[in-house]
Amino acid sequence: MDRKIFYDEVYQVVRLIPRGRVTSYGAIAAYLGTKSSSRMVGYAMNAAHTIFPTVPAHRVVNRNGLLTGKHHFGTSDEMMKLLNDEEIHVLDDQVQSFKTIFWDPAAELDI
DNA sequence: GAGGTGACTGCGA
DNA sequence: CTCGCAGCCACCT
Repeated sequence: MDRKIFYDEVYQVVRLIPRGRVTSYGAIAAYLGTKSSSRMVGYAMNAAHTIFPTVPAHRVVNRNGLLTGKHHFGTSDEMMKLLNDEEIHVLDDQVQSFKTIFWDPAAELDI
């Protein structure tokens, strides 16, 4: 059905995340109207590295700002490294000032 | 075809 | 405060 579109939507939203900002799987799911299926967002990210262009999946964390999917980047350091490169400070897999740099697509894109 | 798994979340105890 | 459980749905075995 529209499964592929859902994936594509997820990738598009993730690519729209401004540098130095992060969002959550649930926020993306809610933005796409499938807030109950936040797991699918994470699953879509699982295939993010197989598509082109690259999706900045490191800007997507769980609702607590925890890097739950860091291991899917190949190495756990990779995600932290990418985040640090964007001046996003991570301590013990926890994004610092997560609440401040949080980027809500539903609000920013105003849909 | 059926069962198990998971990069999540919200709510109840 | 922490811990457990149910709902969600695509993918893999």
